[in-house]
Amino acid sequence: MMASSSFFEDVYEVAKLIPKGRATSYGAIARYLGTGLSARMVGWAMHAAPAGVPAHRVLNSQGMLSGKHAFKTAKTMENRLKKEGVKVENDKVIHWKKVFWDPTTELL
DNA sequence: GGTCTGACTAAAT
DNA sequence: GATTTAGCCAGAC
Repeated sequence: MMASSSFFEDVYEVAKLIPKGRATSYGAIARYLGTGLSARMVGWAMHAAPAGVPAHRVLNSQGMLSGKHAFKTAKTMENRLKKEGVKVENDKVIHWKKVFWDPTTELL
């Protein structure tokens, strides 16, 4: 690990590690990176996420598509998640606890 | 180099 | 139980 020049790259790598049909929260990634409570940084980094980073699999603690607006269209994120097998309703992930992927636990 | 802001989170009210 | 406040860190101006 640690081939990261910037905090952003760390976030991107973790995001890429998210298995299909799963999703995680900004805070979970933040803690995994050691940034602790700075979940904002993760969200911000994801906003600047380049192509190849499944930012649509990263949601907030409630499993809500907070940053959907950062995509081409507000439905891009939702449609992609549905395509991956994640049920999305009212901009929120259904069975969030089931699709929740914690890097500190799964990727440990 | 100080200030502001941001796809957040959790605790307090 | 829903809304508000405070905390956190890193980048842009």
